Amino acid sequence: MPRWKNESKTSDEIQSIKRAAVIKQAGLAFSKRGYHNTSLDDVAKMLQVSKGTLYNYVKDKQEILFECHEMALDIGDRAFRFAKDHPGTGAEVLEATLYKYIEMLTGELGACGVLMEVDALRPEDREKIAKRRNAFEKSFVAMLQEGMKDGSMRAVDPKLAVFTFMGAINWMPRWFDPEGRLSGSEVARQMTDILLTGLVTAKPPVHAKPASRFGLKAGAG
Amino acid sequence: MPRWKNESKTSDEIQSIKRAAVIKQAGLAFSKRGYHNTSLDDVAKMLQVSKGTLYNYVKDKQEILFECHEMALDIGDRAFRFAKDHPGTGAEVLEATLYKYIEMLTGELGACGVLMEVDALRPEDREKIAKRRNAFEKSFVAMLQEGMKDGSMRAVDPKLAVFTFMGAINWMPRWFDPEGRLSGSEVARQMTDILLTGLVTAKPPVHAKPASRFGLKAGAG
Amino acid sequence: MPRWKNESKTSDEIQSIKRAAVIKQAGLAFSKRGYHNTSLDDVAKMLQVSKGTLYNYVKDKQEILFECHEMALDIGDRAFRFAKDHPGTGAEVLEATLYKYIEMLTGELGACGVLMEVDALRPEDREKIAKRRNAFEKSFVAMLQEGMKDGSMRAVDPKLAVFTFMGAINWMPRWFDPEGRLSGSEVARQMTDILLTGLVTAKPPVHAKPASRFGLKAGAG
Amino acid sequence: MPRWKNESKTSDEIQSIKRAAVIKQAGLAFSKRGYHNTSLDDVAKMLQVSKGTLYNYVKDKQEILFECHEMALDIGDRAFRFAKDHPGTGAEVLEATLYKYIEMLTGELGACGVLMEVDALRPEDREKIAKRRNAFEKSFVAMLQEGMKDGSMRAVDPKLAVFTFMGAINWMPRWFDPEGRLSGSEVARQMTDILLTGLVTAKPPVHAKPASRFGLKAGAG
DNA sequence: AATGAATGAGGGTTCATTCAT
DNA sequence: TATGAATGAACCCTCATTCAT
Repeated sequence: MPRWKNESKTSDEIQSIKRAAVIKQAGLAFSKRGYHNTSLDDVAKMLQVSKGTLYNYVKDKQEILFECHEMALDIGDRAFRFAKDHPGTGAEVLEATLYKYIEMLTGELGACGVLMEVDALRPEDREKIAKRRNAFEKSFVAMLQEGMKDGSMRAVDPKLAVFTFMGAINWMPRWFDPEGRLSGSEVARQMTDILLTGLVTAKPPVHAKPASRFGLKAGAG
Repeated sequence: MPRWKNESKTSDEIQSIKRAAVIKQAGLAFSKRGYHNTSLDDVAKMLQVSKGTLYNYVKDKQEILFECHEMALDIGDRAFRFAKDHPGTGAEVLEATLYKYIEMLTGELGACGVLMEVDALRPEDREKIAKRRNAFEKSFVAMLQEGMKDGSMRAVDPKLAVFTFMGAINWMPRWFDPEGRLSGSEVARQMTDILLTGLVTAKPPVHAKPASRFGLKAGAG
Repeated sequence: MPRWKNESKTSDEIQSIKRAAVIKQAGLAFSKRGYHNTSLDDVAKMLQVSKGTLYNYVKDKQEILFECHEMALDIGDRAFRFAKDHPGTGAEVLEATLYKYIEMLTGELGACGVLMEVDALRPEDREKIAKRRNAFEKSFVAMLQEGMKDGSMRAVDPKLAVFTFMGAINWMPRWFDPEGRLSGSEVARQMTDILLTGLVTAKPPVHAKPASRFGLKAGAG
Repeated sequence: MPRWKNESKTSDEIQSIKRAAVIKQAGLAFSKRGYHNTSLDDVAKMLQVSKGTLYNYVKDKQEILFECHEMALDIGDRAFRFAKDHPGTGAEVLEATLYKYIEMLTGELGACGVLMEVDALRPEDREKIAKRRNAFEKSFVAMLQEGMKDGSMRAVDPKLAVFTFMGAINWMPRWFDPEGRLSGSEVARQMTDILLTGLVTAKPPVHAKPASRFGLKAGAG
């Protein structure tokens, strides 16, 4: 007998609860140890279930990976929706989005949500994910551009900036520990701070200190 | 007949050139597609060589991975040495290091140099790499702390900041294209800018400032 | 569906029955054709099972080899225990042991039990096996010496004698046929006879028979 | 440059000298460590020659094995010829043959001469070797029968006896050390003693000694 | 639904063999 | 003839997937 959390639901609900549990647990492991370093046996063991059982809920391992990506992107979408509800300057919106995104990723639902493994996806899935991911990144780019237009952010290569953000975020599962020194919210706050402060005009970051020798000046991006 | 680049060298030199070619090509593939998504057959095909041939130059796939990690860390060391030769405030030194590191990673030698796959290493190798990587990150942390002490940087959680840097950098191989719109140096300059500007105190961010010694021109982003 | 002998047992019992079957079948093949001439595909085919299935029961091919050695040595131990229960002169004890050992090796359990392949063992296993085998041979040597001391055996180089015994026995799997002309017990009886008769005193070995032309003097061992 | 022993010979002679060296060295290694545990690289290294060079002298590894078997059987033939030149009772002739055979096998030429690996031979070679080996064993059997007929040996199953001899002899390469405590001749003498003393009459094998508990009666073979 | 056994494709590795120099 | 690099077949092993119970 497996050790799912039993709750009284219709069988369809149970089905999808279990399916979600599989995907979440797998995603957690995938993000921490990598897709290929995680066997379905590992996942099954974590769920105290036999490997065969997993196949009652998912078609195959690639589907799990696909769903994980979708989940991560769903979280992204939620972050964007959240931002839309809290309008402001481009910088403010971007900040809100990034913060929310990171916070959710560190939260219970999401800790498992970030994946770097794209090549293992089925080609058709890969395309879908790529499309969404591109859209996701484009939305960030648009926010940056908005910020530059409304003067709340200085000019930088927006694509490069987004790649930088994504990299920093994608790396999180490898070091973030929910039980660790910093809570998810704090991580979200500080990472947002680190990533955005340099780009936001409004706050003349610090007193008038001469620019570094490397010509790294705000607005010089 | 394989298609190695032929150059007239002593046989020992040729050996090590070929070995390096194997490692570099493999590393490139590993960083772009992932260690487990790259079979040695793939690598062999890229080198227009049969799979067995690879074994003339490396012991096994894990050794290749190990060497790739070492190469990446060597590059890190070189960045640190470079920084040591160019003293300044904490912020300046950190900036120099980051810039150099990223630039080298995008350069011919290093494009393949960033890897996230640690779990597939042999345990003893994993330990070595972990040790070096920790030292590497600690050096960054130390630079940050130095900067905070000397007032050239504002207070942030230094560990978190370094994780942020590392993530941004580790993600590069997935999007950086040596033939692309931005050269390695430009990427280095802009990423350094994005990552550090927010942390450096005292930039009246902008005015026109003369180019830094690193060819990094203000406003050129 | 595989063709294991089905018997109604608990699943754990079945597991270990199957494991034993794998080891026995493999051991049989190993002793008859050699370890390296027997692929796991061969073994699987004999068991009418696919190769992968074997890995449900054993860790790898080396483990099989190891278990085969252990089995053979276990048989040796049982022979020694048997002998201990039937005391007598050194010669009698040795005779009992050899007889029992050979008989068991030819029996159902043991036919597969004699192996010469030691180099293919994992180093740590090799050491274990070597230790046991040495102890095993030393016990034989001790029996011989006991016999010489109590006068029931004539003096020969005991080590050489034991090597001779071991060689004769180790060669058995190459020619012994359970369905053949001689039963295992008969083989045991006759080999023991051939090997020991010459060493047992009681037969005033030579009388005045002149030493052989080759300097081979009775009793001169 | 290889390190063959150079001697001034015609090129054909040199060829066959080198060929013999290859076979002998390989045979030595094969007997000690086993055919499959010995790579041609190993053999080449022992001869201080590159692997490719071996192929100037032999067609392939299987041919080497074949030649080793032939060599061992040649030695057997020489032992038989030697025996023919020294007539006597069946027991005496057998003793002479065994002694000579063992002695030669331990000698420089022959230490490598005993091989148990038959399955790795090419089928056609295997047949040839099997034929010769059978003839060889039959000659031994004939000697035994001769001895029984002329009363110089007691009755035992002659096939079984020969298998016993062969096993004891085939095992030698695994323990015999030319530099060891016992010389080849001594080993030959003592093994012959151990193996034959019990079979030679002259020693009224039995007296009224009660049969052992195991039904092992002298002369009952 | 859950299980555990069985399967087979995929990939790493070794090594006998070939071949250009 | 000698070499050392290259090759490819063979084999071990893992693991996602299937299936009978």
